[in-house]
Amino acid sequence: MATNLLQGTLDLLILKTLALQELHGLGISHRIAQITQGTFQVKPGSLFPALHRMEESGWLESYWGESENNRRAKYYRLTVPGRAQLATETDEWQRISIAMASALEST
Amino acid sequence: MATNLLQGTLDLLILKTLALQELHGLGISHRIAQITQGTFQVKPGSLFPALHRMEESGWLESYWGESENNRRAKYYRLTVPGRAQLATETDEWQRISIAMASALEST
DNA sequence: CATGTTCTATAGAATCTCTATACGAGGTTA
DNA sequence: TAACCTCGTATAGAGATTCTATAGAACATG
Repeated sequence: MATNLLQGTLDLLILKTLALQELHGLGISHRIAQITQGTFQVKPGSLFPALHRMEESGWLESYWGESENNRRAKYYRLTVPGRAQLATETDEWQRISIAMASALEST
Repeated sequence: MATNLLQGTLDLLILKTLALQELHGLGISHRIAQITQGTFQVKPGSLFPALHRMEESGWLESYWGESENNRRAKYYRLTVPGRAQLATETDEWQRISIAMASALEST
């Protein structure tokens, strides 16, 4: 099933997604499924609280617009602190990833 | 600082550590720091609840023994279901790790 | 015996993510 | 216009994990 995220990876995925392109909420969710090849499927109940939290933190900013399907949609964009946060969390992920690989290989 | 884990990785690290060697609580913690090259430093307040939870789940079993320093210490050992769990969680980690790498590389 | 170290343990708070549900707006079809 | 579906946002409530802080017992050492 693998639909569940590791706690802490959601923010990084959202930051990365928005670094590539401004998107509205559900658009972010679709894009995450795409760039992780379906491994992560972010549900609305996880996504929106995360977006609000991250906007609160100043990493994102939002504006109302219109979606491809002519619906009212809130678009999100990375701020400058958001880009810095992306860099920080990417580094941290690399460190963790290397450490885990090293641990799992040990005999 | 990097002392904080991603939620969900602690169980895997404990399982892996005990697959190599039976150890008591603090011994596990030291060994995790070792095999992750200091990246993860598991504090008692995280470790003991995790050990109790995992024993409850049947992945570990424990017995009282004596530590290298002549202290009363509770040793933990992997059960058969524990080994299966280690395999499962290792696979899951690989999948997640690959998906994240793919996401972080996308442009 | 006073102090420090080792080892286990718990309470309480904080943080995330999930399930489930709701609601509004636009489009489609009968 | 009614019924219905889809898109998009939103929140409540639950569940799980980890952290900080604290405690206490046992042993060692000066």
